[in-house]
Amino acid sequence: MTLSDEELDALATDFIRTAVAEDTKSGRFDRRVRTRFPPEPNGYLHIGHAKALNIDAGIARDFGGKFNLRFDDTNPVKEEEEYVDGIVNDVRWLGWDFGNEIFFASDYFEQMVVWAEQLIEQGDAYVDDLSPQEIREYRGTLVEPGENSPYRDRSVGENLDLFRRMRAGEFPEEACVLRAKIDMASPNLNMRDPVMYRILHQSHHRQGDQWCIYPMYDWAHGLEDSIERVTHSLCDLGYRDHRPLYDWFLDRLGIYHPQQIEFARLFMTYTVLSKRKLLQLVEGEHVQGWDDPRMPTLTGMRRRGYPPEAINAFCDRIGVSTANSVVDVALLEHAVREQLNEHAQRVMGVLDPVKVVIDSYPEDQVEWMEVDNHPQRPGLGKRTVPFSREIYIEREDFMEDPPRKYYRLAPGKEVRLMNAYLVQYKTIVKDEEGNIVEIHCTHDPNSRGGEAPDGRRVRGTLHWVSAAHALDAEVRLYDRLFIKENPEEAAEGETFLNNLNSNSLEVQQGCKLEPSVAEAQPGDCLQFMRVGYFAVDPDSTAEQLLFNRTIQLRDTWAKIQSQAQTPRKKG
RNA sequence: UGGGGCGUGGCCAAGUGGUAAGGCAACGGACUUUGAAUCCGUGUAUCGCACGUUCGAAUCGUGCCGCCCCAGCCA
Repeated sequence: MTLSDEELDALATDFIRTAVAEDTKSGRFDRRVRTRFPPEPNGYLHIGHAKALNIDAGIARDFGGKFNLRFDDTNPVKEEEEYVDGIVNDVRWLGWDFGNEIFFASDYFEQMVVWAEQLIEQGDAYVDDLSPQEIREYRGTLVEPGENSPYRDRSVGENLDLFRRMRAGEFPEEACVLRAKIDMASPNLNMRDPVMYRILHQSHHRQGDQWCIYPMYDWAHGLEDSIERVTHSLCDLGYRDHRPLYDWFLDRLGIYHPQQIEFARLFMTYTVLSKRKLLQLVEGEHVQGWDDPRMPTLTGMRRRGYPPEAINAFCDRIGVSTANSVVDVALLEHAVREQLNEHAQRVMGVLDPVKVVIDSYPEDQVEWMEVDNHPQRPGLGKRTVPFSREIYIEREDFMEDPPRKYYRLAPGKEVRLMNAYLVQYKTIVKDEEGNIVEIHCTHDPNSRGGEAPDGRRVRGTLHWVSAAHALDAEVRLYDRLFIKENPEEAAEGETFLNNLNSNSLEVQQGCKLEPSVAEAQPGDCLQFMRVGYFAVDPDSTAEQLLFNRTIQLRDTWAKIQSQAQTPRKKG
């Protein structure tokens, strides 16, 4: 697929795409586009990675190019197979096409050594015997230049011999390293003779014990990109200062040279996105694992019920720039609601049930009401829902002494039971503690389906579930994990862990769901009308239904009420 | 005090010399068998600040201020 210059111009929607379009038009890379996503398999992917993926893979897709999924597995001490599988799974879930070929940096180790020897022969690299501590001291500081290592001027022959012996396993860890010979006085610390290889007597998750020297990121990354003929190597702003080094290695080697371009990482309100902190949440058991629905990990969001389309739509909307910014989590939630509103089937479920007895309704009668699966999308079909004399409604849908503008059930009021009947309040029954046990109503038999026979206006419409047919379920209600917009903002001596929301998980037992819900499969996300979206948990069974609240519906009534309690200040 | 990057309404973000897109949020209203969705409407944005160049600057120049990143044998 070859794009015309006009088509390329149309794709130049942000600074990276503009650069890619220009390079393609100029023929710099033979009008070819190839990107890559290079995670290190040392943790699970999170929403920030979804942004990177959206840029990397999205550009390849839009420019008719190719996209490589490549594991940057150059550090055996931190990496595990478990993470490889998890990451592949997440990338697939988001829907990105990586051609079903998975690349591994470790597959290039042999070629990297050949190139390292080339650099040694050119006098561009040397084996340094300084200890880690000494290397740090020789490096200088931000404002002082570094000093040359006393081993910097070894002969090519000696360097080659030493490097080969490093590889052969003759030295213990930390005995020596291979370094690039650049400039110890460079104002860019990355250029002060960076380490290329360190000795690690560790077995690698894919290479086993074949290696005892492992390449450092700066040395390895450009080579990986070069081998894969990547055209544009996109990474986060943190690597901006590394680009001169990326270019230096490729130039010295005289090999195919991709273009590195950096963009800002994603930050979001009420969430933390650093691997270290996410790991702390898991290991400190502040959440129940990487896939806890409160986690910003892709596996967590999947369990929560967030559709992958929503995550990608979110990434499309936040844009790409080089400014550090904090995106409002409400934007993500908006994308989730938008997707779910369009696609989620509607059902009725009562989270906090209170029984309603319709005195006027025949005792043993059951009517199966025909109901739309999605009122705005008739194409999604219909189902039947049983109605009977005793039903459950939401406890908060009845008030003995309601405030103004409350148009749910209350003394003297008539409401509509969605798709069933109009009912009128009669009386209530309380237990000794004063809790409402039953609400008694009468129905208008001429209102079957919920239509008022005389056209009278009935404002309130409630969801309900027939008591005799109700399915019991446990529903987990999730709220944001942190109470502060910026979780890092902690008092003296405190950390982000002090900003954890102690009410981020509320388990609700004894919820009552309409029987059709039994057919839902793990992962399915349904709208419980008037309440929110709920996803079937992977642990859910026919005996114990388990739902995770994905997200609430917008709740204008709740907003009105909270405003009534705390009036907004007027200036 | 070194180097790199960034500063456009509450939050993102277009715009690259011709007189400030769009989305989210917020706030009104219409409609409504989801107080949802949908629809309509609402913002005097000192374009970080100050000088300067120009007929004209968010866009160019100079100076200043603020924020972020870099001193791993991590990526």
